[in-house]
Amino acid sequence: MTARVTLSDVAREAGVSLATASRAINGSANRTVRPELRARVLTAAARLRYTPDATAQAMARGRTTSVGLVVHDVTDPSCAALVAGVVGVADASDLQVTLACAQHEAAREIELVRVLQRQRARAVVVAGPRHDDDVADDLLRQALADYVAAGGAAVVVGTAGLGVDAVVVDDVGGADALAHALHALGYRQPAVLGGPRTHLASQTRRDAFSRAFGALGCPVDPAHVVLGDLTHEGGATAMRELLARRRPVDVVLAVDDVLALGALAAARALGVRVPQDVALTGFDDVLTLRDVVPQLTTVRVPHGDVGRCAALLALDERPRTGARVLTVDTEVLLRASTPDRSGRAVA
Amino acid sequence: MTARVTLSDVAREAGVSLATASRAINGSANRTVRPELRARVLTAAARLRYTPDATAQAMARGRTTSVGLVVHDVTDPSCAALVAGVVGVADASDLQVTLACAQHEAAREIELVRVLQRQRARAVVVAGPRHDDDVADDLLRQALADYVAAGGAAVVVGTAGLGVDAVVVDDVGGADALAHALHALGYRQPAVLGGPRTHLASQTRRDAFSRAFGALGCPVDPAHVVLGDLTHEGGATAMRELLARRRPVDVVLAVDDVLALGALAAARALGVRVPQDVALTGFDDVLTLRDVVPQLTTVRVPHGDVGRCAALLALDERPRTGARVLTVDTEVLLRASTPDRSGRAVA
DNA sequence: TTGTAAGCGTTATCAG
DNA sequence: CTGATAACGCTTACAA
Repeated sequence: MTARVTLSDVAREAGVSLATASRAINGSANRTVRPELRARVLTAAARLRYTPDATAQAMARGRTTSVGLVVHDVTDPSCAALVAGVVGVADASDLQVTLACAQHEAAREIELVRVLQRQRARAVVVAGPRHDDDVADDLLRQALADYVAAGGAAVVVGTAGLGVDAVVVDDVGGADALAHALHALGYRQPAVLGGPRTHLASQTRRDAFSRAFGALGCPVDPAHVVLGDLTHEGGATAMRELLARRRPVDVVLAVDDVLALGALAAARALGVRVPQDVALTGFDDVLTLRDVVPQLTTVRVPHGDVGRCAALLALDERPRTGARVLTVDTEVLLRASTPDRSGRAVA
Repeated sequence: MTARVTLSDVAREAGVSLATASRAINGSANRTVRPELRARVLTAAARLRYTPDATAQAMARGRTTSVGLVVHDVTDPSCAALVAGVVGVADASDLQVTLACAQHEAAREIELVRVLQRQRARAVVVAGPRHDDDVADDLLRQALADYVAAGGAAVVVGTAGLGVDAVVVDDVGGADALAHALHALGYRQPAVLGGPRTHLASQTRRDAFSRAFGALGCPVDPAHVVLGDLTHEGGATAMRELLARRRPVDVVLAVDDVLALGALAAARALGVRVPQDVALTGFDDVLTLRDVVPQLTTVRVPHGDVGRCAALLALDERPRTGARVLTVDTEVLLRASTPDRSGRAVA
């Protein structure tokens, strides 16, 4: 039944030495095996249904063919896109991806890096959303340093400064461009729906919105900024809160699409029309939202590319010169949720 | 730099034998190591920043700690949910998931099973959508048989009959229940939007819809069945095709939510109101669609549970008694896209 | 309780 | 071009 066939078996069957069998089967560096012998080995291998043992190869070669990927929650569409990106470049290089989900627990994330180090993954991509948490960061930095010291390549997505290569999204550029675009459309009274206080991308986007509008002569009233969870319900709650404050707002900028969707639902439930009564924007450009009515103005973040870049960076064998940082660009997508209001705005 | 610390180093540092170090660190079967020594070993390990080498352990123990998962496309929400389910049970058992994406290519799927066999993954879950393709099935069956013969545990999601354990979704039950529910609501003239001809789940759902309605005295006119791609655009195209046929239809059953969404968009674009002019249903209950207006009646498929069941089945060590089949139930969710029409239906 | 030593399946070094 | 044989890092009988 579980008759494990090894390379020795193949060698014996083919009447050659173990070494020759090995060379014939994987055609290593010096692919010097007489064709006739090679054929005999291959035949024997086929006859015996031989399957190379990757763990043994990894041991002998001193390196595995797997790359680790730490995320928080695959069911999040942005995360899924990133995972797909990483898997794509990995299997273009004949590498396997070991996927680990930290479920939004910083400690788990760090532990997973250690687990992947034990697995001797040749590279690790840590791609969960980053938080403003110095102690967790220190721990993660240490774990990554250990991993790199042990010979692995590590890449963090979302923030530089963790001591290893990083891929960051140009959230500032995107938020800034969005603010300018909205201003050009005639919007003058922005409000911001943000995520949790520590959530880095959320912070960045929030701040960039505010700064940009401020620079355009529309300082964002602190009462126009509402934080909440980065969920549908969080967006709804924040929107209700904002509306309850009864401030003069002509556009609501949510720091991500899911939040925006929740906000939309809440507004609708309260009889506030989007975009007639208030315009709305998201961030990320989640594909599954394309049929939302009205279509959501947003900032596209190419999460698939982020994953691909991270993987490429991680797998780049060239001698490393300090921690590299790759920035992925974003793009403003103006849609129906923010119609041109410049006619009206002549005030 | 890459100063690989091995267990021997730890042993030497602690002044004990390799065996003792091993026992102290992993507390194997007979955890018989004097506390004092154990402490010394642990201290040494910590001082040296020792990390066990999982590949070496796998070799020595003869089994890895990884489970393989073959899917087609993680960016598909249903797939992502399933992946999350598998990852969840895997890391509850301290196992790692190796994720492989076959991108809807049957050949790739088979190859990935072989790759996972080389990795010596202790279990493999094949979870891409199944197709009605005998030759591909035979190849897959063979690959799985080889894998199992080599000592692995395999589970296929979506269809039994591939020679290994399976988890199947009760599509028939769901479709049937949906048909009955719609009939009870007064719908009498159903149309069906299907996926590609070979797509198994799509076939199953389509046939079950038709059969159920037929049994209820509303045979489904073949002209009311339109096939297409299982995509948003596919749904739109199929819907346009259906509408062009100008048949008397009071409800359109799409075989999945994405398709339904495309159908909705197409209908709307043509001025056909849902649900006033025609009702619409989906299948799967994709979470990201919760804000679609009108809310979509659908059949919930708990993809996360499917993943969990598959993983549990795959990791179940108990002696196997033939190929087991687990069925996961579905649930009809009636929502706004199929209002009660029984008042009108008195004809 | 601890140590010795034999694997685990490959690769790779180094002679023939 | 081919064949012994020593690693690779760990676990686990088997001894002591």
